[in-house]
Amino acid sequence: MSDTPIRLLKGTLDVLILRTLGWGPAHGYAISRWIRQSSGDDLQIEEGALYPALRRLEEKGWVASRWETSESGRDARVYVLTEVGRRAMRSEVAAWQRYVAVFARVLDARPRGSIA
Amino acid sequence: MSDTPIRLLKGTLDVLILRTLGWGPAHGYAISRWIRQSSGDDLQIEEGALYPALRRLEEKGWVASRWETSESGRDARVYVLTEVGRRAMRSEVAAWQRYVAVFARVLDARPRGSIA
DNA sequence: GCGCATACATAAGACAGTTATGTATGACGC
DNA sequence: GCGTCATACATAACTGTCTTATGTATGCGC
Repeated sequence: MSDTPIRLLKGTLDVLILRTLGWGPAHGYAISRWIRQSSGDDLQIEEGALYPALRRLEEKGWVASRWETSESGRDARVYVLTEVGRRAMRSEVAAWQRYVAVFARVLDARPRGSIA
Repeated sequence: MSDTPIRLLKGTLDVLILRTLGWGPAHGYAISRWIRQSSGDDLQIEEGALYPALRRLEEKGWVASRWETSESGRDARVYVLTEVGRRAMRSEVAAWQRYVAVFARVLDARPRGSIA
């Protein structure tokens, strides 16, 4: 879709991960792939952002992880949303939508007269 | 509108300032007040974020500033959008809207089958 | 065997917020 | 005149989350 990859705004990655894990357990690489694909290749999640983010979410108790070996014999750390995490996902998505709405208010507002 | 003030996402303040200055020259305090009011009191711009941001924008050549004394006798540094700044405003607003759209794609995407 | 996609991890650095603090003046009530 | 509030600017210290760079290792196809 895009020419230059979009840079993530700081603080916006967690909600993407939570939403992704809301569809079911996944390992890091699969989360990254899903975000990239579902964004139409506009968002590329760097590993340096992804893995620390997953750690943070685990420390908060929003996700849990376990090592698993796939049928093909590859090891991967699989993440699952906890119950708390599922609630957090809903509230984080709502918070994002509020943020977008507030921004729209400011960007669409028209002053009567001068600002200053 | 809200109980707890919304925390600004890093990297999102500049476009608010640019959009505000797009309505005409204003000093820092007035910019802050306009953003707060037009957001319905949801966004409170901290001085510690505002003034460094205005410096950055000036260094980029997107705004210019001059000291002025109002009729009431108060000094204030008044900022104006440059021509480059006006183009930047449009492109930054568009970039924000693209970001919102990309996010919506990910948040609304539904997998067929499992992610992993 | 080689290259590529897969899979994880972490260190160093940048950047832009928050928090706290400081200065100073005008307006208003008492 | 004095206290208090809104106005107006500024900066230092801190924090968190991203980018960039680097490293390890394995499965699969050719």
